[in-house]
Amino acid sequence: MAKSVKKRSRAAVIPYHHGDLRRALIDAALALAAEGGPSAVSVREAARRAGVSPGAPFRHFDSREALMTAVAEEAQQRFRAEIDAALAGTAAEGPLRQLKLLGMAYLRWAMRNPAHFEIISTGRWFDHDAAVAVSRDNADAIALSEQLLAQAAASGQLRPVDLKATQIAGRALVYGLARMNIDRHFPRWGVQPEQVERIAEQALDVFISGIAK
Amino acid sequence: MAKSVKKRSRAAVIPYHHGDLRRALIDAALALAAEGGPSAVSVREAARRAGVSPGAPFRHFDSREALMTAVAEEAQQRFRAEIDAALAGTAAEGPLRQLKLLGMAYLRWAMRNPAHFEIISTGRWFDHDAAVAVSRDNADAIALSEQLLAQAAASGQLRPVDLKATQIAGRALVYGLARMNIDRHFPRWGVQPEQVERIAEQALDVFISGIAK
DNA sequence: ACCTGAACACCGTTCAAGT
DNA sequence: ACCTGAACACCGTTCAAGT
Repeated sequence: MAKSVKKRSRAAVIPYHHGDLRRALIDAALALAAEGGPSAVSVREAARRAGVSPGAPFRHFDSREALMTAVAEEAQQRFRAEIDAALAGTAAEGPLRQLKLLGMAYLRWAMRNPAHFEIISTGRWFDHDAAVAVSRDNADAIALSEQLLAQAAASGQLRPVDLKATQIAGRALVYGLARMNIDRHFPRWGVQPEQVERIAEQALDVFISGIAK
Repeated sequence: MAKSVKKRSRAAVIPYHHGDLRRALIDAALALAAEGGPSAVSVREAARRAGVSPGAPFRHFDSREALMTAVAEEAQQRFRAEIDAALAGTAAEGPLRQLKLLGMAYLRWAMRNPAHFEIISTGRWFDHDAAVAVSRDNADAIALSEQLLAQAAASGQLRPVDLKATQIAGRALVYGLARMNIDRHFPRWGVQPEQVERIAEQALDVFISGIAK
């Protein structure tokens, strides 16, 4: 056996250099978050799962916050992919229908990935200024909802509403629904886990019908 | 000098028994939360501020979670007092007006006490089952919004909407606005701190106008 | 270049001993 | 009864030393 390798259970060979420790730490952190929420992510436990010593992660991330920032970037990429896929080729269906599809894709991913959604939404968990992709996607989403609302208004599909307040209200609605799920409010409202996505969609319908002419 | 007292700065006399350590710890925890958010609350720092040793709090609270539960009960009491005051004597103004007053009182307190609001809303910060007053107030608030909505429907003030979905949408809207504030979303939406309460009220108006006939 | 392992300053929590 | 102070098992982070 070469000097530079160690034995492990089931004879797996672990070289001194991990190979892609950065990637392994991000994956471990994503798994820890999914299992116990964002606060369950610890640098030491991620290191343990990657099979390295407690100090090793700091060669790749300056701090726990830097690891969380990388996790947020990864989660944001998955979130955006789902939303882009849901909107692809729907331009002809009209702005109000697209707003509903946007809201539904947002809610669907948030409901199925609560811990990852919490990380990218909360801002306390990572350094927002360092997470360029998260900020960019956020700005894109804001611009998109603004355009769709403006299109709906221009084509006479809306009741007379304040567009800015309507845009904020729409975002507050979907973010509130996603947060109620994360913060375990739905049982108190008599909504069972398997009904959450359906009731959220109905709530979105109530809102869109309310602003539509 | 008596044996049972110690000297401190400015000659304050600190007896061996604190007097009301439980109260002092809750106040310290509320202050820590207000300064740095719920995660900034530590048992050791609360003990330090109360002038006692690290182990002393555990005579009054079984765990950090038990301290947070007491903090949540205190915050909930203040929150409820503000809402009750806002609704006192408004029955004659009609259910939709009362819903708006309820929403505005909720938002006003949440916006001005973000960390305390976060503690009572998040559920991860304390033991919900042990916080009887929080659960009771929550159930009361849910029942109240349900009654007001039912009254509005019965007196023909609503467009044909699904009452349950409307109730959830209304709560998601106000909770989402409160959360956007806590999670620092408003700057991204071009809303400055001093505009937050006004835009939140406008968003509430958009929603209520949308469900009203 | 990358990782180990010991160290340090925190934190929650326990417990014998003091008042 | 209530509090101290030392202890233990964690965690984030650093750094000399190893490969």
